[in-house]
Amino acid sequence: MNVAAERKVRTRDPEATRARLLKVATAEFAARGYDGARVESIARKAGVNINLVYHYFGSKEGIYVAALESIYVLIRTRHRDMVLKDLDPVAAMSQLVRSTFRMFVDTPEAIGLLVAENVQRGKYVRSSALIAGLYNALLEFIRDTLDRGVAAGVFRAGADPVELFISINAEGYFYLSNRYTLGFILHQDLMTEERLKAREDHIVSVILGYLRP
Amino acid sequence: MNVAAERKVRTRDPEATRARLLKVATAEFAARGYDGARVESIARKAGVNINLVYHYFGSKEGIYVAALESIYVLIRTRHRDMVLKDLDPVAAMSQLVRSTFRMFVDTPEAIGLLVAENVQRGKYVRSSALIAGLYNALLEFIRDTLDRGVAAGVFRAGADPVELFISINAEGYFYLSNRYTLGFILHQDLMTEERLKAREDHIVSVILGYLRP
DNA sequence: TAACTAAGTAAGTACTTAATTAGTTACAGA
DNA sequence: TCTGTAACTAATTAAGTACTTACTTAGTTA
Repeated sequence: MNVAAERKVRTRDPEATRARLLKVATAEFAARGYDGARVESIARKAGVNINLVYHYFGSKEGIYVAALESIYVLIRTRHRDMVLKDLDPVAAMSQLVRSTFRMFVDTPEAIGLLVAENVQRGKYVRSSALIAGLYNALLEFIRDTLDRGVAAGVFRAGADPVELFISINAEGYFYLSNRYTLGFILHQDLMTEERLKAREDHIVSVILGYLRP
Repeated sequence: MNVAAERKVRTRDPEATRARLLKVATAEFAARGYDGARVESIARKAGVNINLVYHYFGSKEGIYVAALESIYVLIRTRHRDMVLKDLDPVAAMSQLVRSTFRMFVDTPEAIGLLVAENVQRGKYVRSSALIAGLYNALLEFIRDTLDRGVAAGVFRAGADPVELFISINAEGYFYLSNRYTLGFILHQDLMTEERLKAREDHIVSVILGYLRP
């Protein structure tokens, strides 16, 4: 019996086809939103017949929810990769802020899908038990780091961990999600590497500046 | 000659019809995005025939651009109403932060249209010379306030006014634009008046905390 | 190797939606 | 009180668009 890895080149490869559809769909929904996305366009870009979208995912809604879940998992996995527990509170917070910003920069589909899902008023995210619990560990980490920092006398007392979590995300998300209108009214290109570096440093200054005792 | 206010009840009132269409369209585009919005739905909600959309605005694009411009003007007008020049730097900055947040809360169409336009990659905003210059005065005000605060010894030196402008908007915008997904992963309703008040106070703390010398 | 299942395709169907056409009606100005 | 024109409507059109149907082909297994 051959296992998958030992198989010869196959003219059919359901796992690869499904994965390709999901990847293309993620980009399509992120770039155009739910209503702007075209099922036919997803199939064409994945190089398969439109019916395979229905074969693997059931409906436009089905493949959209699959894309949304996969991007949430990807986002959270990137954070879990970091080992911040060992760092001192200031360094840990600083690294969390930087990695949050860089995650948004390096994964543009993340912002696109979050935008799309909020335009849909959270209609689909609500049905995902997986996503519901995804941020509990991160919030716990922020709470712990705040406590350690207060105990060490390097952070102000009374900062709310949930508000802080929102702020850390907000500072980078808004800059990137609104780069077109913002770039236009500010008369500058926000996406050069120098500009992104400056924003990253600014966000660290804001969060750590706020947290000073 | 009668002015509008003195006119008898009219069966036809082009200005009112146009204004009603624009208002309904603003809500529709804000709620559903460009692709999600339906021209027929705009006409129906305004209580007129669909052709009047084309009569007054030429196309779906036409009424969308009109809605976008009108919301930008509305946003900026609200800020201009405030007289902040006379306040001390800390009070002026604090008021700017609060009024920015409250403007987003009180004008939900603003966030909806900004989201929509960024999903469109700024395709339509770029053609508006009106919008291009709309923020210059506000940026100048932030620059002046920062300078006054540094001179008075109440603000840190070196804060960038453009970065600060982005942060002031980001902190409230993200909270509101992502309220559905954020509310879901944080297991709380973000839109109660108490919760909004807490967020407003937090944002003031972050911005003024960051600006401390 | 025949029977069976899953992967895949071509060509639709039913419906939606932006936009147009061909008119009718109210009203301002003469 | 005409009359030209802008305001307004009903009916229609052309181009999508999600989804389905009917079928073929590759790969698996009793």
